[in-house]
Amino acid sequence: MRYPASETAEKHEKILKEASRLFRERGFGGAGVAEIMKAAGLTHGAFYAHFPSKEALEAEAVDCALAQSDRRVDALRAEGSDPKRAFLDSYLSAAHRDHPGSGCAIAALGPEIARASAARKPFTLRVKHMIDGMAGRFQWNPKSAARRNAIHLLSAAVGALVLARAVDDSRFSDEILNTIRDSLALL
Amino acid sequence: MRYPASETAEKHEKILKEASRLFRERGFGGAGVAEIMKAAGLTHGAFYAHFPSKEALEAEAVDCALAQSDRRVDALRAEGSDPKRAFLDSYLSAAHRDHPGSGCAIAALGPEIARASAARKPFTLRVKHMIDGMAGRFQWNPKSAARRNAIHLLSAAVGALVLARAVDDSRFSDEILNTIRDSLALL
DNA sequence: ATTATCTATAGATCTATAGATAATGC
DNA sequence: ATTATCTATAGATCTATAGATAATGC
Repeated sequence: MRYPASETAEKHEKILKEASRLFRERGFGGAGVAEIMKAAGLTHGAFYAHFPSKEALEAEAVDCALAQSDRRVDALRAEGSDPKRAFLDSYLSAAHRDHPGSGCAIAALGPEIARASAARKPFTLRVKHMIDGMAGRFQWNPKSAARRNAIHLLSAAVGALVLARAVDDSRFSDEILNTIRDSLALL
Repeated sequence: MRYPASETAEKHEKILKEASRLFRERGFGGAGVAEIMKAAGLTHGAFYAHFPSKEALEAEAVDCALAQSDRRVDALRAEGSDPKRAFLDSYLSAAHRDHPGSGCAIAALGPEIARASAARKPFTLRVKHMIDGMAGRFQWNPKSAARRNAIHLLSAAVGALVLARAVDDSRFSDEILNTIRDSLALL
């Protein structure tokens, strides 16, 4: 049955949001089309009216998740006096570690994105934009090191989150997060 | 048919090596039991005489890959005058980025290991041992910062490799590797 | 007698499509 | 008339098991 265009757009967004969450929680392979559509309140057959393939959904879901991360980094500037510190406190928190579904797609899906051809292009654009944003908005000393340090900050934060999640020892996991948070605050 | 015990052990090792390579290249879900056994020169039915389940193989394959990484870090000490620099040059090389199958399992499988329960325990032990090894064998200034800096070095190196592989722009990918290599050499 | 191997297949799951249906928009 | 939706299923793939086979090791 044909639905109003506004409802169709809303459903498209809903599918995208649920996919973005489920992919980050379980990986691309761990979340099937049927399960994503069920989470969005639809049957799996309807999926192909919204997306040409699962691979296309993966690419859009990664783009959607990173766009949200990008907006968050932007929002930090308005909040406090030290946006870099605010980013580190949030990114390297136990809450972020324990809730990958609403967190950073780089740390949740990085290696899988390297293998998933369709998601690599939007991923690259978003990561570039995120590094530019960090270099421009965070406080760096000296200023000439802004870009270099932004790349360093993002790499170390991503690596620490990946390690903290994979490790099966909560004290060791906390140590990793706290160490990197304090270390990167000095950049 | 029953084979000599030595041959059985060799085949077990061969399955493990091929699994370790294929998992790092394609992820746990991307490499099936049949394909792994074919790469080892056996039929897939024979798999269950060597391993109780695919999940058990995943755990052993991760352990095997990280044991090799650990041995490599150990070997750096004997080689040159600056083992930390040697590690960075090797870990953050284009060759490592372009050949995940023989490279670091943390960067290739990190997020998937966080979801794969069986692989988390051996992973944790190996990562702890690797950090201890780096803290003890690399040159740190001051020495009191050894452990903190070892965690920092590993996190940033893993994150940079994940980013460099996922990004769809070879110049940007090279920039990430080179930036982190130079930045971490100063730790 | 034991057991690593092979062939064959059960059972589950996953992507994608086919065909029918029904409500909107022209 | 168009199209988003649903039910049903095709076709592929994947893990795991069953049963037969044949060579070692006691």
